[in-house]
Formats: sequence, structure tokens, C-alpha cells
Amino acid sequence: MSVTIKDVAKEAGVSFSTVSKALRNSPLVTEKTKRKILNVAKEMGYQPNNLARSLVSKKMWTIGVVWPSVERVTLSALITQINTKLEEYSYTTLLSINKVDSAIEAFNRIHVDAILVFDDLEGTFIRTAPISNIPLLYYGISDHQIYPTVDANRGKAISLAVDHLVHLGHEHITYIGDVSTKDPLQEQKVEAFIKTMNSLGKTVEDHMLIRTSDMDLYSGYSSAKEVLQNESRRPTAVICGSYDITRGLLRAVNELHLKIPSDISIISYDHIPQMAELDVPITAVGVPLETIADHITKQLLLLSEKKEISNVVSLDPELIIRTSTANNR
Amino acid sequence: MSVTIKDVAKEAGVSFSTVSKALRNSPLVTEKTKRKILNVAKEMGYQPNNLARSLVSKKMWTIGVVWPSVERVTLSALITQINTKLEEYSYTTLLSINKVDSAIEAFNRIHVDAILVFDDLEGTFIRTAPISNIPLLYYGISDHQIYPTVDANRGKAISLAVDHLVHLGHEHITYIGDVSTKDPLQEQKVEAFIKTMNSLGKTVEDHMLIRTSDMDLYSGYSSAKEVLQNESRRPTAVICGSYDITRGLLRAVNELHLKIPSDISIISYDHIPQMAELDVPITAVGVPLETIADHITKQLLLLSEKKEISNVVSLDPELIIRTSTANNR
DNA sequence: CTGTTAGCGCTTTCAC
DNA sequence: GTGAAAGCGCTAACAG
Repeated sequence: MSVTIKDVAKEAGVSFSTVSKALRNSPLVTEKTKRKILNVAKEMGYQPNNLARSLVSKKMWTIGVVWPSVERVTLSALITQINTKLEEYSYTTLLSINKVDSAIEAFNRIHVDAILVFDDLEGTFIRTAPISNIPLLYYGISDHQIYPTVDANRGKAISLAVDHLVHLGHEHITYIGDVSTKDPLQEQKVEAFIKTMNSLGKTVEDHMLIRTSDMDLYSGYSSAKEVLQNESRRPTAVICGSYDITRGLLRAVNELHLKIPSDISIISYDHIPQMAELDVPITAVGVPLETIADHITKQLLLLSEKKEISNVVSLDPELIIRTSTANNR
Repeated sequence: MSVTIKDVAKEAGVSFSTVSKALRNSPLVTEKTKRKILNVAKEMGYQPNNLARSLVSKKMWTIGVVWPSVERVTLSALITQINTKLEEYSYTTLLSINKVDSAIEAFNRIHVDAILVFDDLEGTFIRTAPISNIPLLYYGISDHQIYPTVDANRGKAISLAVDHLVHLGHEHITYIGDVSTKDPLQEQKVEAFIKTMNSLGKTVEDHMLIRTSDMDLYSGYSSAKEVLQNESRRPTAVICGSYDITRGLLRAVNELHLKIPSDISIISYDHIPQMAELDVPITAVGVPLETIADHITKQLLLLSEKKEISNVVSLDPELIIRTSTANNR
């Protein structure tokens, strides 16, 4: 089998606990013996066994991420960032694409230090709390009171957007997004849209609230086309519920040879770098991806150290004005 | 701390080694005591500690998947399938989105039983073999001679496609795909296209080989539009290099009000279920996703058991005729 | 400074 | 059938 600490000890002519110390770079060992042991270890091709180490030290240096829905651009970008940041603190990130419960179970079995859950909310929202001896952090569901959660304030973001457009003099503003009651995350946005419009003295008529079947490009495209083709009722400004919907809208705008922002202003939810790289740099609202990643990482680090953390962190969105919004003529 | 086998033993009034046996469903324990122990364990919320278990049994019941490029629909579908299949054999699948080397390192640290590598081939193809005490399985790069590899025979798939179209009487066949020399996987397809065309007495002119910037929908769409708009030179049949490119092509076809298959025949690489669910069910070539998943799973299972496996498995593609291909009028 | 001694939580002989 | 004992590879007191 593979070479252990004892083999190294025998070869180096010391006790195995000295080897352990030397490998841990403990100050309780002379530089000389330390060097010798390190040499022998390398020569023998010694590889530390993390399982054994963790068994006693209770530390795996590993974070588990529950990621049941492998799609969605925004999420993969987020995870990539978190992964990178955690690496700097010498943590490894491991993902599971299993259902939330069984993923958490798996991570419990291998004793990761903390678990980040991107819940896909499949089915109900009232659910039994998963059993986990390991600290959990949720992203995106502040309804959960049970576990610490990092969340973006979606409502506030949409308010910001409405505000911006109204101040630019827009009267006819349409929201395109997933207006189903299924997903509370999307609901927040819709509610905020209606509320802010009303509070600014604007009535939201049916045709100003467009429901897409989901959040992807295609439904964005077809919904947008419908909205824009009806010239008599064409809005002067559109708020899109996500990056992908915005891409769909842009396609429709292109096909109809409309000019942004002179014919139509566009503002999108999702504050991600890609927003600036579209045909027209799009004004956006939302919490910057990096801010989210930062907070999540920080919380995970605290949890891994078994420190208590505040239960819900709701991140403040920002408005980034690019060239897709202008005064209403 | 979390509840251990000893806690359960005390509570159930048996020795802890009996508990161990009961949990492992050993025949050395009476059904009755077994049931009792299982109940107590559940009530106490016992979670087995895989680290401790592996320390003695040398088995983690975990497969690591190296997945450096988190995008690509085909891959996520594949991984989902593999995950499900492995679950049936009571293995847990864990993913890492780190670079190949550091992902393999991480999996070595937590002692998974086998590692599946979806190499992103970033940079060179000549690279040093990663150090790993754990058996590796590669997917998609038969150039690698060092490690066992499961691969789809892409060239043969494209040959099948060309053959099919030629036998339907098509003269002007165009291939749309990623024709860069960067990715040997794509290169295989292009080569096979040219070779098969030639062997059937057709010359491949420049305009019959369309290079997209990558494999996604957008580049597929714009490339396709270019090809189709030039009426004098419009092909009677198109072979698409991937599912996403096909989606792009379909969009272009739609916009130009062409009919499939009367105006144009379409055949696509990638044998996945989605192919049948497009606007027009698309004739496709490739290895069925499930076949790939099956083989990979089988190989991983063997590797986990430390069994030797054949070095390269090249899976045979199939032609599935749907309604997108017809005789050339 | 170095070695000895206990375990971490579990599986697996081997007695009873 | 069940329990006692040893040990997986390692860390962390504790003595010397």
C-alpha cells in the first residue's frame, strides 16, 4: 500500500510522532531533523492521508456546494468565483448535483467543513429542514429562517430600475420576466415593480407586465417580439428580469430595427460583467456578482471555523448606468 | 458533536461492534436486533462517518468528476446521467470545477475511489501525466494513451451522416461546425467530412465547410444565415457539428421561411433526446447519450474495484433518421 | 527537543 | 449471535 508516517519514521530513525510534527512544520522539532525527515518523506514518495488527519483534527479543508440545477449562467459564474476565493484560503470546493437532501447527506458523510446550498426550490417551499451536523449556508431564499442565508435584495433592485426610468421621463414602462407565483425569487421582482410604479403614480396595466414561461433566451425573445410588434402600444422602456431575457429582447429589437436607447430604453436585472459586452452596453440593477461571491465566501469561512454568523444577509443592489437608457423624447 | 456508532450501541443496549455489523447489514446479526439497532440509529439521527470507515476499509464510495468547463449542455446532461447510474451502485458523485491538476489533487486528498476527467484541453495536448494514486478515466481524448479513455467515434458519425445524405441524392452538402485546429475533437469531424465526401466522389469546396467561432447557438445562427442567404449557392443539405449549432441553423431557416426537409435537409451531430423535440425532429448521428453514460459508469465501477480495464473504448455512433432529411428533388 | 500514549469512528478478526 | 480487541493513519497531550 502507500507509504505512511510510520514507514518514514522507521526509515529516518525517529519516532512517528516526530515525523508528524515535522510534516506539520511544528516548532517543536529541530531544523536539522525536520529537514532530514522531509527529505526521507519525499524520497519515499510519502503522501499524507487526509482522511486520517481529518478524523482526529476535525478539519477537511473542503467546502461542499449543493447545486441541483446545473444550468443557469449566472450561477456557474458565481460558483467559479467562490471556488477561486476559497482556494486562496486553502479550501477545496466540491460540488454535488444531487437533490438537496441527498447532497447534504453525502457531504455529511465525507465531513466537509461547511455546505453552501443553491436550492432549486423544486416543489414546495415548506419543507422539513435537512439533517446536517455541518453548518449550512443558503443562497437566495430569505424565507428560510432556519439557516443562515445570503440573499440579494431583488425588490430593491427593481425599484431602483423603475425609479431611474421614471426620472428619465418614461411613462410607458413594461416589465418582462417570469411572473409565475411558483418562484418567490421572481415574485419579489414583480411585486416591487408594481409597488414602485404605483408609488410614483403610474398604473401597471396588464400589457405592461409580460410573463415569460421561464428565464431563458427563447422565451425572452418571443415575449419581447410580441410586446414590440404592437406599435400603438409599444413601451418606451423595458425592464428585463434577467440577463437571458435581455438577450432575447435585444434579438427582437434588432429584428425590428429599433434603436437603443432612442426608440426604446432597456434596463436589466443581474449585475454581471457580460451586461456590458452585449451589442449595446446595458444599464443594469442588481448586486455585483463579486459582492455576492465575497459575502458568501466570508460566511462560509466563518462557518467552517464554527463561528456564529448573522442569520440573513441581504445584499444591497446597485444601479449601473450604461448606454441603454436615455431620456424619453 | 455528532452521534457515533458507540452512542447508538449504548442506547440500543448492545456492543458497538454489533451496531457496526447491523449497519453493514451483516448476516451475523439477528433480524430482530438488526431492526432495533436500525431504528435507534435513525431516531438518534446517526450519520455514518465515511472518513473513519474508509480509513479501515479503503473504500470511500465516492467518484470524483473533473469538470473544468462548467458550460455545455451535452456535458451536463451526461454528468447527470452518470450521477444517477452511480447512485444505483451506492456511489456518490462529487464534482470539481478546478483545473485538471488541482482537481485531481483534491480528489486524491479525499481518497475517492476513481476519477473521471472531462478534460478541457486548455492549452496544449502534450502534457505531463497528472500524479494520482487513484485510477483515472478520461472522456473524449483518445490521443491520451496513458490513461483509460472512453471516446465517441466522431469521425464515423460524420461519415454516417454524409453517407445518408449522398444516398438521398444530395450533391451540395455543407458542414457547419467548429473548424479550428485547436480542438482535436472537432477536427475529427471535419476530417471525416472531407474524407467521406471525397471517397464518394464529391469535392469539398471552401464554401461547403463553414467555420463557426465556437459551438454555441449564436455562432451557429449567424453562420447558418450567411450560408442560406446566398440563394445561388444554397446547399440542399447541411450537417451541423453540434446540437447548439443546429438550434442556430433552425432559427435561420425559420427566418428565411425555408421548409424542412423539402427546401433543405438537416442532419446533426449529437445523439441526444432533445434532438427530437426541436421544431422539426432532427435526424442525428452520434453515440446515444445513454450508451456513453453506461460505458463510463461501467468503467468507473471497474476502476473503483481496482480491476484492470481496456485502455481505450471507442463507442460506435448510430444514425437516427427523423423527419429533417429527405430525398433531393 | 523527542518519544510514548491515547484516542478520532469505524471494520474486522477472533473468542465466547 | 454477540462482544472484546486490534488497528487503519494520523494528531495531540503528556512525559522524559
